Amino acid sequence: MNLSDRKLKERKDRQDLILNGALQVFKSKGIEGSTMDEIALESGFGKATLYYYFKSKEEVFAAILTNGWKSLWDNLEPVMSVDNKSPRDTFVNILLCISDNVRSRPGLYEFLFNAPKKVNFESQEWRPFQERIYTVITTLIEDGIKLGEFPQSKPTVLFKALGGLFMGLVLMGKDKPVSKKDIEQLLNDLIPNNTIE
Amino acid sequence: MNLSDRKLKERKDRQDLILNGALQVFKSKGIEGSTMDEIALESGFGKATLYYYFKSKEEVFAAILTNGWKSLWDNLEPVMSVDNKSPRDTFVNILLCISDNVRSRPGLYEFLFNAPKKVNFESQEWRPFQERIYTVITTLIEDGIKLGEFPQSKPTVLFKALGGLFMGLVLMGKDKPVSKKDIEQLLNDLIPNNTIE
DNA sequence: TTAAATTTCGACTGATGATTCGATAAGTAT
DNA sequence: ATACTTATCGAATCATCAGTCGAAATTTAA
Repeated sequence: MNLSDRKLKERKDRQDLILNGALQVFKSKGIEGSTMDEIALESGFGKATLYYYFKSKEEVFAAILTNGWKSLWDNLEPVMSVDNKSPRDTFVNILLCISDNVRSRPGLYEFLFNAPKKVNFESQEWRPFQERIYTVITTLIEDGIKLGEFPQSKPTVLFKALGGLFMGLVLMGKDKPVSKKDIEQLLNDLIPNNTIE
Repeated sequence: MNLSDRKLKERKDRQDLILNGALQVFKSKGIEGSTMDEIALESGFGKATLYYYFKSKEEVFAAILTNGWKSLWDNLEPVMSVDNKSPRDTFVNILLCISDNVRSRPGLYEFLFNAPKKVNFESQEWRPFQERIYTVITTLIEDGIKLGEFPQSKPTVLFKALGGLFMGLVLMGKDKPVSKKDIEQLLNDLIPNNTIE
């Protein structure tokens, strides 16, 4: 007889508790600076129990990233695949969607966006999701440039600059909600509609 | 009788050798992931010798940052204090100057710009230099906005977006030299001169 | 040439922290 | 109730470094 559904769900819930605790500790102490003892304490389990649910510290770390990027992708996917709009409109909607996600899980996304740079771990199962998102956005920018809706710069460079804007948005979002108006304002400032003139 | 000038210079040279080796290792393994043994191997000294020149691993790290930010400041300072120009012109010149620095020490500046986020060390003697640079640039952007040379966004947000541009520049610079023309092109794309229209 | 100062280094120490062990407690089904 | 599976945990291991030691090599100055 296998584990019942309830059992499976409870197990998943406990894993989430551990992951949430780990995120707290990672954020305050940094990844290398965090110990499994602290994570155990923070999440309310014994240290050995962590190893019952996860093979290693690295797996805990990877699980946070994978869950995060996957859920961001799941929410973004439908927005991205609407294609009866101009790249610019899609771009605005993507920013709005990201902003919603960021607000719903305070602290998680700063971690998602920064943590991978800080560490040289082996497992990188989250990369595919991250890359899918980057690819779609890059394509979007390329299309926007072709259609003259974005500046005629190199896409890679423009992507970097817009990356800064993203970050500004993420950090801005921590304090106050970001409305569609705010985002359009920003885009109008930084990416003027230069089809005319 | 004190150490001769030659002796002092040789000592400084050896410190630089160690620092360069350390930078290599830090870049490839990350800061926490690097061991003093590796740094010793890479720089061609015995481990104990590192401790003859530096008190601790942290001091090695701090020395890299302090040297780097200080030398960037020293090069930037004269460019920044020319004030018979428009903020926009000064901004272009700053970017050019940074670009020169980046090209002259490949790899160093990615480290300077990213490493401080990765670590929670005590000593932060490099901060004053870093902050001086940030402050001047922020003021410059504020002035630019007042004079209508930059978009009328919040300075902090604009700073973030321009931060992305900086990074694009840094990474771009790795492949090919960046000319004054390139930079002006980028600025024209992203920060149109909207005094008229 | 020789004593003092400077520089070098491999081997040792001690602390820290990830991972494992072995025992115990719930929970479940018969 | 009783065997079997699942879950929990503190204590013991084991590896990895940062940092120290004490001896030796090299350089300098008399």
